[in-house]
Amino acid sequence: MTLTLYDSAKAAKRPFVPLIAGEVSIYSCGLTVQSAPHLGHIRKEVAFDVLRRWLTASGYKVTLITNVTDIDDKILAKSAERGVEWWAHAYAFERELHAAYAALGLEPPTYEPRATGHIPEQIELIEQIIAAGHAYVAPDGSGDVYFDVRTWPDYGELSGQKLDEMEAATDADPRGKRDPRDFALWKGHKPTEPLTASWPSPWGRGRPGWHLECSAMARKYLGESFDIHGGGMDLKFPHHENELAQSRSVGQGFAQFWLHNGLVSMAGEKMSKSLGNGALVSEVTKRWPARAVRLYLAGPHYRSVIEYSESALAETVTALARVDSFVDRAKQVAGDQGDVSAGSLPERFITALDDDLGTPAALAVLYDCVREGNRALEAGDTAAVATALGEVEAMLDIFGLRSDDPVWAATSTSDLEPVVDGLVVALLEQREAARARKDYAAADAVRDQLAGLGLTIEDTPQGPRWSLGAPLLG
RNA sequence: GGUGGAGUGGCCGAGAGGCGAGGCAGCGGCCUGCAAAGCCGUGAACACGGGUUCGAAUCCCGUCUCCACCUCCA
Repeated sequence: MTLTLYDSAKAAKRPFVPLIAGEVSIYSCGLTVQSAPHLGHIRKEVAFDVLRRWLTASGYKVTLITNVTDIDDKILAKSAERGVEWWAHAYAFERELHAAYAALGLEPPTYEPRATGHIPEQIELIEQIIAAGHAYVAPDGSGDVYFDVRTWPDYGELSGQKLDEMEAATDADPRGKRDPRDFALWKGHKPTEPLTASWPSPWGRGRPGWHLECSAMARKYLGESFDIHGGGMDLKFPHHENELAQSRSVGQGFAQFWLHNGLVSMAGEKMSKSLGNGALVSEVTKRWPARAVRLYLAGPHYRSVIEYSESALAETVTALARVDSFVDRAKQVAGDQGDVSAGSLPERFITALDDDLGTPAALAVLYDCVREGNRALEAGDTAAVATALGEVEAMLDIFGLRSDDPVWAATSTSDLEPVVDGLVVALLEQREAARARKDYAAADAVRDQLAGLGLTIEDTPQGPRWSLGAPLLG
């Protein structure tokens, strides 16, 4: 099989061939921990989690680096507003980010380096860029160091921007820049900022620029050249453009593929912290089952925009319930399949994901397989049920959506479940007795009572089943 | 002004010259004591105007609308 990925630097799909056979190195720009993560942030993590699972299932050893930017202008500003130390502010939201990972069943990155933990690496890189003649110390005594875009003819190669066509930064403070488009590699310490937010350097105390962190950390953990660089579409310019310029300017090959995920919008506008309209992961997962949220984010193709809507989320809940219902019933007749191997993935599913991670087409295969399995259930074809179950479970596994995955344990019912099950079963036995003597009024009373508690009762050839019905909306 | 992307059936959401993805909802049926679930069947769209072609949602030209980026936002 050949995986094809859309390289947004080339604006084309091309076959993915890793630099080292059997291994894939990915750097995916993480968050600036200045506030709580919303669906837009976590969508990127979900997309790369699915990519990582797919690469792993395809036989690759995957290294995924996602940085945490724990020092920047906004963190300093917001922490000052709240009257807390900047690092306390950053740590708090880093924890929220990790909580969001856990809530959505995301495997943590291989390494998750913090910007402040890599000051020496960043200083070293700046020194190299200066030595290569592509950066300069600002002459204004600020202690700032800027990348000199005029010395880098390839500047704009990633985003297709031409230096001269760019909107001139009208109200930007030119400070000591040679060109308004020059960007900071190092920011000299300002008296208004806490001294703890600065580190000694050859250019005086200061802190690293945003773009530089990623270049330095990618090099440390993945080397001078690596396979995939990812991030949100909004980071393509200037962030990724600048990273590329920095790293290439010291002779690195840097990323072979650039993958940019689409954004999540809300009311037709990009979901963002600054607009304050974010649907926080912590809030959304209170209203909706976390697995459904994950499916909602993983279902559309990773490069398309998702317009956030609660009704679409509700549809996802229903769709997932149909899949789960099949898996439950199939297990009753075919037994638990135990570990499912990637070997039981349908060919069409593989083809779909190999085509630039085509999750929509892959999901269509999943739903088809569920229908086939349901048909087999009706026909009483246990062997076919077992086959479909194995395939469905294997596919769910790639999406990180297996209902029996321990990562969902925290959000599923507690150890009270056996107790509840015992009580409900006792009531259902009474209902069965009533039905047997055709006392349907009594039977329906039991069902209504349970429905009032949010339980759904279904009569199947194997006897009644109960499940905790849609706990949402109403 | 520049760069990139989008407009698809009631809704969500793929596809990218012919063979009607899929999901949710609807309708008809089977099953059921009634339901629920499930299955079977069903409808149906490609922003607008031209053009190319035997054939266009898909290619070309034009128009309109929307989004993102060009400010340290995934």
